[in-house]
Amino acid sequence: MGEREEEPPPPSTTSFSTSSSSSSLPLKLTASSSSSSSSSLRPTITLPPRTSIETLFNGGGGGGGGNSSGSGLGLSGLGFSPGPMTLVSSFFNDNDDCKSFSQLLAGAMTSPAAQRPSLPPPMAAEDAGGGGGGGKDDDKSFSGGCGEEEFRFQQNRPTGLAISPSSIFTVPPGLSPAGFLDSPGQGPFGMTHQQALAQVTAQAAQAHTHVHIQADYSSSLSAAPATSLTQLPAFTTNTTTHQQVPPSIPDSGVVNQSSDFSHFDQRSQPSSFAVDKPADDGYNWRKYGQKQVKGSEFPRSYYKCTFSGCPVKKKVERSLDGQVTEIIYKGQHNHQPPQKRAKDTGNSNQGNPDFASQVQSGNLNKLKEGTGLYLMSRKDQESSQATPEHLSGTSDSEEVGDAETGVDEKDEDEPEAKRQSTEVRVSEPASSHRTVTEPRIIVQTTSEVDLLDDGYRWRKYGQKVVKGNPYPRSYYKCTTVGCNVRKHVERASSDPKAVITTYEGKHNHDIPAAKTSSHNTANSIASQSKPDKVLPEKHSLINNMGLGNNEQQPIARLRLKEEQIT
DNA sequence: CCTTTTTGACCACTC
DNA sequence: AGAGTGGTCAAAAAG
Repeated sequence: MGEREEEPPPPSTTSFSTSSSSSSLPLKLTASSSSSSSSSLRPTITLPPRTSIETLFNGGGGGGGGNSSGSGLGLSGLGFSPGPMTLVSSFFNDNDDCKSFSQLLAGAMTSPAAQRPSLPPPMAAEDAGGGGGGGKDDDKSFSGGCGEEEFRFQQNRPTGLAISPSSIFTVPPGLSPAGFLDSPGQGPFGMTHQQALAQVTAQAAQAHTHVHIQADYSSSLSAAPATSLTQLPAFTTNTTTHQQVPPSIPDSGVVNQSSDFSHFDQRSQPSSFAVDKPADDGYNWRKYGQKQVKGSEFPRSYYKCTFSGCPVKKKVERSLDGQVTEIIYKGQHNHQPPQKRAKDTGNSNQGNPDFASQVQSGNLNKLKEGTGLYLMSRKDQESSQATPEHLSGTSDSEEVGDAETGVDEKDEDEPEAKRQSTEVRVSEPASSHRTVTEPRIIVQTTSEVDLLDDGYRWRKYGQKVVKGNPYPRSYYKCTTVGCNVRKHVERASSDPKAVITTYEGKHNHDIPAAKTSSHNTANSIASQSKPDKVLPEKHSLINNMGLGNNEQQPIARLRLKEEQIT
């Protein structure tokens, strides 16, 4: 066991992000499907490194429950409103930069601005199906319905109060950003990408919060059954704001963060996480194995749902410091999440479940109100919580419906095969350790021009009309000698205003001083500015020009990864 | 004493 | 067929 390994293969990811200047809590949800299991598609949610979370939420403790540790994150509002650069940096540093979903939420909640009406319908409960209970315990994620889905939640950085509403979805390699946006079809989370995007952006805009969500899911997103929630562990009693214990993120909700988030002093933040135990996702888990997995730097722990007869399992990878780097849910819960006691959540009653449900439902508001932030990334089951899915637009998760109704609406629609195969993965990349290779799509409010201006110099070398998209994609190369970074810029077919920028490779140089520009800069910077952190892979940025008109408003970033497994 | 975690070993699958 | 890897089992240990 024990060997560490290298970074996981870089899945391509697309992220949608909208960022507004003002706030910035970036949460990342990534749903990615990893190739690991063969036929299954796996949406994954990646949580950003704990670091951020931890720092943000130092708090209370934890929880503990059962097998998994519950970690709730409460985000108290910190207020910080990063400038564009900040946002960017935070965003793009995958690990560091990206804030966890919970963090983002927290930020949103805390920040006044954040308090806004709940997410748009799509995000809302409808999709979610009612969230069920949220996960509580260990994991951040909830497994949802399909057999194997993985949801990853990455939490990157907690930011302060101010959240820039940007959500990043990372789309697995299989998905093209364009498709993501364009396709009317549903995304892994059950809602269409557009819907998801719209929701996210809308929320972000309204809330001014910055949510960064990364979701990875396999290409066949549609099938992604499970949903997962991740919550940030919150626990601290103290605090300030409202902290609630989130349902739980896989282990750690805690995240260490490192970086960034500039302004945000994580330490100051109230919440704390349990390191060892997986985040509380509302379910009780029993650990039955641990192993060092090749290809992963960190040991993987295997958990089973303790509910009798429940086939759900989850795999949690943690870094040495206890941060959860990845959570994978497999199977669907055939029961609702056990009620949890306040202690877990930190606050009251319901703790996580509510959180999860809220999140799923898209009621960020509630979350805010309630307390702190939660990250939800649940995948499987329960989903109810499946927030991520909804966000991402994928759907599939049976679990989502399960939580409350026990039945997954979407499941019916989708082929079982997919469902079963799907796994939800929630992961938090260790901030420092991992580099993100996934392409991101960020939805921004900036103009297309701005997109192009990300601080680097680009030379257009091609243009192509992509199937399904009336608008051509343009191809650019970084003009810096020796730098092989390329980016593709396209408009979403569905929304001409939305621009998807996909970055490939990472810059081996700094941003040319001359160029720094406003809005976009931030975005691009985020993705690219930190070469170190930035994975060599592809990053996609989607800018939604419509949102902000030139103003960059923080929006949530959703990051979805899709991996297709065949 | 019960529950949960740890950990080495075993089994299955893939290349 | 063998090696490598992932997943699970189950005894032992810990709480």
